[in-house]
Order: sequence, then C-alpha cells, then structure tokens
Amino acid sequence: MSRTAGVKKPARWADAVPAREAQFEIKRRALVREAARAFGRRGFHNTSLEEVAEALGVTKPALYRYVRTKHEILYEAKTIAFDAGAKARDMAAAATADPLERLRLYIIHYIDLVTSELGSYAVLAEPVTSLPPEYANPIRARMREADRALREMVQAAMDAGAMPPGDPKLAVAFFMGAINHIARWYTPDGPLTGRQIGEIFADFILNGLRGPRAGS
Amino acid sequence: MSRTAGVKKPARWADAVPAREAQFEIKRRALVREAARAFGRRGFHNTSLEEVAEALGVTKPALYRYVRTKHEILYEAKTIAFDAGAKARDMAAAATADPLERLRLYIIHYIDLVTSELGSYAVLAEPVTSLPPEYANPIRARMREADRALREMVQAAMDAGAMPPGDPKLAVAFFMGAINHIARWYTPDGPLTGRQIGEIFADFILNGLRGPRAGS
DNA sequence: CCTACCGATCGGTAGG
DNA sequence: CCTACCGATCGGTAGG
Repeated sequence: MSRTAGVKKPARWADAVPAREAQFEIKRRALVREAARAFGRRGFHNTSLEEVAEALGVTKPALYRYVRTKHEILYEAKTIAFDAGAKARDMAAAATADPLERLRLYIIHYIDLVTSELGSYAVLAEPVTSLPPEYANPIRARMREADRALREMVQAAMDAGAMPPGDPKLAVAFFMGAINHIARWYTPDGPLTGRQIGEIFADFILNGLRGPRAGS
Repeated sequence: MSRTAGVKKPARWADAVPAREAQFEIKRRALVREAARAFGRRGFHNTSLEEVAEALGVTKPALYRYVRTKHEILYEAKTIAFDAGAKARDMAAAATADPLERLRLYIIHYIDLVTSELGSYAVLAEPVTSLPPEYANPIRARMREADRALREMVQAAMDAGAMPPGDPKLAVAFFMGAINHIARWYTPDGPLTGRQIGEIFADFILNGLRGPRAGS
C-alpha cells in the first residue's frame, strides 16, 4: 500500500494537472457560449471579438489562448447546438417506442435545452456560409443528419397511423422553423418556463401534424 | 383644342420624364431585391456591396446613384417584407369576417408572397441590431405592429370559440417562426408551389392552435 | 493575460 | 456609370 503510494506522483500534482485542464475547458466553454449568444443576437460578422472579450472581462488577444480563429468559435457553437438536438433525440428514443410520444418528448427536451442556454442556440440562425468550407461542410453534414433523423421520426408516426400520411420533409421544416426561432425571443424573465413552452409547442405541433380528426 | 395642345409640352417630353423616373425606381427595386436575397442568404455584414453590384452587372459606386447607404438598403428590404405582411392581412380582412378563415387566408397569402420573392424576405432574419437607431427604431415599430395585428387575429378566433383560449403571443411566436423560416429554405425548383405550401402550413397551424377536439 | 501593431476588407467619396 | 482612392474596423500576431 505505502509502496504503491510511493510510486505515484504526489496527489497535488496528479490533481493539479487535470484541474488546470478543466479550468481551461471551462473558460473555453464560457467563451464559446458568450460568443454564441452575441452571434445569435447581432450576427456573426456584426460581433467583434473585442466585444466578446469585453463581456468576459478580458482583452481580445487573450481569447486566442482558447481558440484559433473566430470561425472556430462559430463552428464550436453550432456543434454544441447540434449535440443538444442529438441528445434530445436520444433521450426521446430511450424513453419510449411510441412514435408520437417520441416526437413529443424530443420537442420538449430540445426546447428545454434551447431555453436553458440563454439564447446561445440562436447561432443556428447564422448562415453556414459565414464559415469557410472546412468548417461549413461538417456543419452541413450535421444539418442533414438532424433533418434525416427528424424526418424518420415523423415518417414512423405516419406509418404507425398516428398521423395522416404526408411529406415528412415539409412537416420537419414547419416545426423546426418554429422551434429554432424560440432561441431568438425567449428570455427567462418571461412568465413561462422552457418546459411549459415545450409542452405547449409540442401540443401545437402534434395537433397540427395529426389534423382535425385527432380524437384522443 | 389645338390651343390647349399648344400650351402643353410635347408628348415625348411629358412621357419621357416619368419614364426616366420609372426606370430609376425599377433599378432601385432590383438593387434592393438582389441585396435582400444576398443579405438573407449570407447575412448583412457578410455581403459586400461589391458582390451585390457584380450580381447586377455594375460596379459598386454605381449603386450609390440609387441608395445612400448600405443600411438604407437593409431598411428598405425589411420595409418591403413588412408591407407584404400588411397586405396579406388586409386581403384576409377584406375577404371574410370569420376569424379562423381570416387567419387561414392571411397565412396562405403571406406565404404566397414570401415564396414568390425568391428568398428576398429572408432578410427578416437579419437582426435589427445591424441597423443604426434611426433605421432600427421604425423597423422595431413595424415588428410590434405586425405582432399586435396577428395577436388580435388569434384573440378574435379564441373569443369566437374557434380555438381554445390561450396566450395569443405564444401562438403567434409559434407560427411566425415557422412561416418566416420558409424564405430560407424554399426554392421554386421544389415539388410544391408557394400556394400549396401555404395551404399545408395553414392546416398545420390552424389544427395545431385548435387542438385535438377540432371536429370540423 | 496585456500593449502595440500589421494587413485586409469594405463602406463610401472624388472626380470625371 | 467607371477608375481610383480614403478611412475605419477588425481579425489575428509579436513580444513580453
């Protein structure tokens, strides 16, 4: 026991390194989140890194310890938002096999995430053309991936007879337009929580897609 | 008769002046439309006037015969989009007094306009903060005006018992997010016309707002 | 993490 | 409507 302990480096060192790395990651995350909010509100090119730095209480060059380019920040911010969408889909898929319920849970969970991030998911509105190809292409791939997964969810509900047959692509364009818009108007000061908005939107969307003959 | 004619300036002149003004207006409109499309696709600050000029087959300084600043172009483009919304509301109001049908007609007409303008209404996604106060403030006023008018339409439908009572603000945020998103994905090459999209979206929206017990 | 600075882009103008 | 150009902003780097 004491021999094993002797072989290890002192605990302070062993912990200090991860701690420093963790600090770095935390700061990097804060930077991306803050920038994402600003990009979402004022647009990517209309937001200078000087402004982002000021909001974080540092100077612009300091940001370059954590990111290499402004493009990388936008890329990261969009990636985080797509990760949230994927997480919401996974949670919904794990919770139930019922296609309609799955769609409902996805909507609620995704809106919950969107509203908890104080507008940083509004970056999704930023055109992918603001990025050079090496960043734009992976983002486009993730857009297609999300689109495909959602269309499959809608198609499954149609196949199960839970909603009338139709074009899943149009249905997804419909409700994702509404959902992604939330990040641009939601504020925690409002009367509704993200969860409440999610439930109301889920009703709007599912009732809309099911049509007037929905009897349940 | 010949005396009156003698007093008038020759017809060629009398017609030429309006013709020149009309030309000017046509060119100005083409400039704003082209810029609006580019702003909507790539963002305001990510679109240089050099690019807009090139798309129109002229050089950048030539644009300044028609507009004073880049901000003015964005302001104009947004104004045109708001005018379209107001026109759609007026057409709907003139066509029927039934609140639900009015809302349906508004949706169909507005989407029809949106899809006929080849993406130039996507400028609505451009943050109003891209503009200096003297332009941003009137735009904000028009946003509030449109919002209020739509909320009143929804409220009227609720009051008439055509849809269950609820928060009209949330309902409007819901469907305007979906509708304004159309300008960002619609292309005339697709299988559906703007009219068809409008009818499907109107069904989605009205069924969504009416809820599962809608029996008609 | 800061001060100082470079280089490129781009809105807008002069002058014709 | 064009050529030529100015001035400001801003992403990114040097050097500490």
